[in-house]
Amino acid sequence: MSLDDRKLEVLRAIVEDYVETQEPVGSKALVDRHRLGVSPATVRNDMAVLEEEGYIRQPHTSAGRVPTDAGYRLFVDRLTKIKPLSPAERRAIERFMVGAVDLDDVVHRTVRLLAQLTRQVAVVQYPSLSRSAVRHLELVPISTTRLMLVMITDTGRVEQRLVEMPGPLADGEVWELRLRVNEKLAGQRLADTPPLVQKLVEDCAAERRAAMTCLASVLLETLVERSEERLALAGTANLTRGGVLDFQGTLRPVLEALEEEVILLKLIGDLEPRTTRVLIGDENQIDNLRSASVVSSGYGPGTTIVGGLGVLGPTRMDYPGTIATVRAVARYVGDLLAQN
Amino acid sequence: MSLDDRKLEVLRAIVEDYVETQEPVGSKALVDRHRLGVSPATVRNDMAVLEEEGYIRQPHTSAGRVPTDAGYRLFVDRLTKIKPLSPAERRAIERFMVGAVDLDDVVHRTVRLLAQLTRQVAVVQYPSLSRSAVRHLELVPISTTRLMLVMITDTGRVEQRLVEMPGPLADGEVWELRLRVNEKLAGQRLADTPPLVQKLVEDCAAERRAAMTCLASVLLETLVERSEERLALAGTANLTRGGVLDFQGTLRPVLEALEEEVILLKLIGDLEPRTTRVLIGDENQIDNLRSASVVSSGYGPGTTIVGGLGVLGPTRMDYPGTIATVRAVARYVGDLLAQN
DNA sequence: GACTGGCACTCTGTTAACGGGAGTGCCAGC
DNA sequence: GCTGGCACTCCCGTTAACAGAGTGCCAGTC
Repeated sequence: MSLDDRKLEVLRAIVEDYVETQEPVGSKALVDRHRLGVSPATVRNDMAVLEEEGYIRQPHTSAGRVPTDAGYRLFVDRLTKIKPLSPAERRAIERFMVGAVDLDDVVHRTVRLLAQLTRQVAVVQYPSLSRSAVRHLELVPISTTRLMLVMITDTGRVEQRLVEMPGPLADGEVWELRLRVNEKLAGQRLADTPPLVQKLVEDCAAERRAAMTCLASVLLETLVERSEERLALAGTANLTRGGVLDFQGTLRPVLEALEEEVILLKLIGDLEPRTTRVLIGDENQIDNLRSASVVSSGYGPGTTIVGGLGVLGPTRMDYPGTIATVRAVARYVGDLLAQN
Repeated sequence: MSLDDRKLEVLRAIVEDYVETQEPVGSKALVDRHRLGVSPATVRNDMAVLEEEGYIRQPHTSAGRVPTDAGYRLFVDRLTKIKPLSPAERRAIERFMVGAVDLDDVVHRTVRLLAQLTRQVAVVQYPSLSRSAVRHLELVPISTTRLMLVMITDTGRVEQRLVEMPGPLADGEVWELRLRVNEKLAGQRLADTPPLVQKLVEDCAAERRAAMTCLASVLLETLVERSEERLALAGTANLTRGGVLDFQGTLRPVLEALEEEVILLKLIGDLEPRTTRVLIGDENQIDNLRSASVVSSGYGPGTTIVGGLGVLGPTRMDYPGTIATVRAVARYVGDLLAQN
């Protein structure tokens, strides 16, 4: 049986009321608050159907109805018009972000901004290295056998790494290495570098071969493996709004999940350009986050994506508002990055 | 009236039992669990005195006793023998920290280690810039009017900052600036740099004056103002152990406080060398953290301090164990830093 | 003088009973 | 297809009773 317009309207009303009041909503209250034009009894019939189809459920017999994950899904997919941001919100974004001095600063401001506007937990991924290009590599001698490798990318990220050399290096040698490495790698996308690094070693004069090999292995590690991704997090205190009710009694699993970078990356990673993704409840595939939803979006200059950002909150969240905010912030950050 | 040995023994027993069970402890239970050699009635008399002196209190008439902040204070100051770390813990530290590749890595590992060992929230401050010395400054051209300033310190920190130049720079000029800046500042403690930077501008040839002024102002900002301090945090999920009881009903104020860098810095800042500081309850002066205690310690190579680290938990915490762990980790990290 | 056993008292936390309230499902009628 | 009415269910807050734990005090003992 397909759902007619009124039933959808009833579902929307239930979601909206439940999000607002956090209490199961009954047929009477529904007709009082929304102009549905029918009686409670009729609404009850509709509710029975909606329940049968799995969009809403009753916490217990003779309680009001609560949306299920499927209900929210339907709501988000078919019943939501994107709420334009209020001028106040637009201004808040401007005011918050203006004057950011570097990437770190941008990321931190963004994550706080998101947390504040949505009143949820916010996550921002630093521009992904694999999607960046090398701008410059610097080698700084720390001792006779140690170098600090500093990599600057076109997205503004700066990664450093200590390199232990096989033997002492003369000043000129560091210089030479620095030159060669930059020659070969500067301007290249990080994803394309591994073969180039390989080549670098092969083309190297024999007397510097050992040092270069060493440097190359650290380069590869830095470029592709460890710390590929960095994250910023803010607004965990927002989890406590609305009591602990939202997360089936305890915040613990949620807080635990938030400490795992891998999990967070999974939540806000793999995004498509120019879309905002919504994962509702179970959809996020993470046990600890059964009763959480994630709204995320990729950001980057133009239509490319260099990283993801998003917010996490109870499934019972204001989807239209949150989606609008996340999208707006993602755009704003993208534009900011484009300017550099 | 001064407290005789047995009364102190009673206080110790109360603290230990309460920390373990999280329930008010009564006279009967006390004599059962500890060999005090006297009857419950006698213990009750002692308790009455301890209560009068403000070291313990009753949640309600006819409930057991609970230590007050003052009670914990006395316990920590006079009744605690530092518990040596178990071999298992020593091994855990080794295993956890071995293979750290750079400062970021060290800090992250440390904070997770601390959280795991103490089962509390852990905070680690990056080596403070003001206590570090400049090792090297690098200027990387980003566009004709933009430079990326990268500063590497002797504690391994790398700070970057974008510099907007007043006008286009020739290649040679960047080189020149880089040279001069390093000449003057490399090897200097950051705290001593402001007058040197000033000098740098004054000594500068007229045609480079504008550029140098610009660079200098960013340098000063980077060196002394913004982002002077960085922090890592872990283990917030541990706040939920022991129910929400520990923090008078809600985690919210605690989570809020943990998001404020300034607050955290206050908690683990200003430490004396080679000591472990304990702030109990109110002592931390922060409203949101009334019922939290902080155990912190400075770390650094040798007896110098370059940063602080510590853990935060309910006043009802295992002080001897926590103190021992924090101290051991601080030493370990200090030694690690000394090696570089 | 310090310690102890005994005893009356207080307070908590749990359980059970109860009634009001909210909400439902169903049915007969419009 | 919608509606009003009605019986039923379940929750939640209140109240009462009660067992348990712990106390303070007092009189007695070493």
